[in-house]
Amino acid sequence: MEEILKQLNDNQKEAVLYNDGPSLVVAGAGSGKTRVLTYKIAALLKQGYLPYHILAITFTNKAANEMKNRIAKIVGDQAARQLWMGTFHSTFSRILRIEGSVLGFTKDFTIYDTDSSKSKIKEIIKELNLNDKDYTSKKVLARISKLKNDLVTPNAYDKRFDLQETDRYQNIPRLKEIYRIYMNQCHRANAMDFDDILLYTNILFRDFPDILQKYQNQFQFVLVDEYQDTNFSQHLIVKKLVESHHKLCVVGDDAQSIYSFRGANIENILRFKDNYPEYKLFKLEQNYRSTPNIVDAANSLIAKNKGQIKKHIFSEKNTGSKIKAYSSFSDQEESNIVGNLIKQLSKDYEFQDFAVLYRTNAQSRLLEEALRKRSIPYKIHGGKSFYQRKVVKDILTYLRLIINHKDEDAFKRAIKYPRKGIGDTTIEKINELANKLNTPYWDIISDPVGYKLDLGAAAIKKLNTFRTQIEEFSSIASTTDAYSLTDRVVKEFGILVELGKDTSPEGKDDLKLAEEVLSGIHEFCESQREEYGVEISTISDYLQTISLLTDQDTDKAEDINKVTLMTVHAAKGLEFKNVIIVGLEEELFPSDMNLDTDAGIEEERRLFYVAITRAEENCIITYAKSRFRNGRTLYTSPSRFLSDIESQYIDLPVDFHDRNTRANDEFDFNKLRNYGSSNYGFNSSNKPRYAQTQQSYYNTETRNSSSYSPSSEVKITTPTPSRLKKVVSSPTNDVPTTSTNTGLQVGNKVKHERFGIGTITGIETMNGDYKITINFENSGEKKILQKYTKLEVIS
DNA sequence: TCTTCATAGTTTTTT
DNA sequence: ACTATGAAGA
Repeated sequence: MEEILKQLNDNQKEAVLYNDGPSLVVAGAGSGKTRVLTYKIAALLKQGYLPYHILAITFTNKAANEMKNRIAKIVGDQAARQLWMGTFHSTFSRILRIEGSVLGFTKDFTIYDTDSSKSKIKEIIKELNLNDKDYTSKKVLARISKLKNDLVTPNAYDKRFDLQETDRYQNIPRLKEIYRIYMNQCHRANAMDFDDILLYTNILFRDFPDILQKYQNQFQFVLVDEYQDTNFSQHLIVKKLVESHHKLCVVGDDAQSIYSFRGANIENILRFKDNYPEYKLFKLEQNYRSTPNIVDAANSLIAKNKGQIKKHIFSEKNTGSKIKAYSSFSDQEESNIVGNLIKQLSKDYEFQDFAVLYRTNAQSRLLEEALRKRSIPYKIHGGKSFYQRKVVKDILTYLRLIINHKDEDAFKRAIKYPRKGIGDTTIEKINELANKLNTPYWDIISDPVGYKLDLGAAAIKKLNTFRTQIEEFSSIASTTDAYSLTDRVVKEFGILVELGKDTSPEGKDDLKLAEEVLSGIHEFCESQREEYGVEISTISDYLQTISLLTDQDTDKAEDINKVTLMTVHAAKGLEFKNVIIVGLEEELFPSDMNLDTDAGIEEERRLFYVAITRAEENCIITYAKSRFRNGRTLYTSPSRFLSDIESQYIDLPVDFHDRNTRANDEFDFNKLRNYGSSNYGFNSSNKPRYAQTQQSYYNTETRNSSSYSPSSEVKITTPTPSRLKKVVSSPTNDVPTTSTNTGLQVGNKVKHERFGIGTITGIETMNGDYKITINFENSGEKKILQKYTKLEVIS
């Protein structure tokens, strides 16, 4: 313990050692927050707290795992493994699986992702014959999400005339009905959406005091990271858990609150003392990450926001260079500038030292292109994750249905693919009856006669076959390991055959993807056995683990030493030596969705603050004067945030203060866009101003937080539906796959896409496949089936 | 019932 | 530019 404390500065030390009551640790960017949390937990363990009496809530699963590993190094694997550590969603879904029966859920309830929720909502809107112009599924889901996060249940909504007024004003007066039907149908399907996990936890704790007490006794100390990004629902869960002892430590930075669109309430941190008057406040103000210039630039920016916790973030490193801003004619030129800058700087840095940050995922396209052209390896993060890909979903759908027959979303998907001769008409009839009787689909098709299901004999027969098949799998699901069960599923339901039919390149990709699912499940089973000694991991175990995984949580070995491309939101908590922030334009950053309120602008400014403070050594900012968006070229002007940074910390482009920097119609920018990277064939005859630009580079809400009475704010934030991602690596770094069984020998050094480099220590045959034992440098020994695994032979 | 072709609307950020 | 929907044909 002594050694640990030596590694901390005085403020950090105090924060670590104070454990007698509630504390708020205001941790500026780069101030060693994770270190404090880690050591604090270690200190608690040394002070006699048992590991399973400590609950630590992190923002991502990845953060939880990293922290667990760090703690394991101090206190040992055994203790670290017993800690309760995870995101709000993973922690409380775990509890809901245990306790949910009192609320009418089984332990195998499904967690609907945003896509499933949206299609459910869409259906309801259709059934109610509402016009889908006003009632877009996105808008409605956003509204329902907000209500849930404010703990306004459908019953509560009935009494909230202020909220109803708001919705009338938004042209969605019948939200009331949609909300009620949606919740009812999810419940009927034994399913919860993301917000339900928190809402039902609150209901559980409110209506079942004995259960609440059980967990109050269990969690003798609670820690919450990124507290500035908690919403009302989360805040209240924590409040109830620590009600009797107030042994609570929250860590956060009000300047980095960037998730209000998800219901996060900055007030939770600003008004911590209202709920915990005896709290102690600790401030971590020394930044160990960035140069003083970057820290001061960020400080001067964030000073333009009102209502913050006072703090003076400082750095004692060497001053460092100024932030550099570059302007460009077009978004395309911007990408090329970024590519050239990285190329140039990469003489002194590794590729992994770079991150390119943008406001919206849509901006990644051109950047990818520019990097690819220059053979710069990159990884892109954000967009559609592995588990959202169609093929993956199709397979997982069957698993969902097998463990949860009531999952109506899975039922519909599974019955549609592969085709079974059961069409929309049949499903519609089942749906109608299910709604009329408020009975799950599965009950109805299990007894079509009893429920008077009006279908022909052929349809009933087909339904029966399908049902029996699923039920056969269900009966063995709890005793069969996930890998062999899924293997049978893809074969017996004809998924493999169906995928095999498509011989186009995309079709082949799909087949590969299906194999990746299998290999992923196999790895899951193996790792469960090795890490936890689990003999058989079931599909239920598997689904529970992946349902709350994001692509942030998975690190691939093949992704080392690449430039990172991601949104600013996704970059939260990360750091890079060189950070390039692109698209600093009005209506993009700040986003046009957030322009109309001061609160919106302030959140965008915090977002920019987060972006800048990711940088350790160099921070570069770019903006374009024209940008292709929504199928049109827009003329844009530089972001107001550029003027928020005091001039001594930033080099703005020479044309920045020109009167009319906004591009105008005198010039055809569409032509320019197509000229490529090198010289644009552009002679500065008619527009010297622009030539100069080129030269500059080429020459070198208030809420009552003590009760269920949420805000009545009018603005609706609309979260994005689904993200689009290609699981892409740049061509230069693609790992070739070895597809044949030949060529592997004991002693070979191989590279595995997830576990990295290892040596083969054994090969045995198994069911016509090869089971290879590999001792991985970083992840230890694993047994891997070759058929489903990409192995690259190194030596 | 299923496939295909054309058209329209669409893009903030994510557990 | 891309996907989701709708109509028409197989």
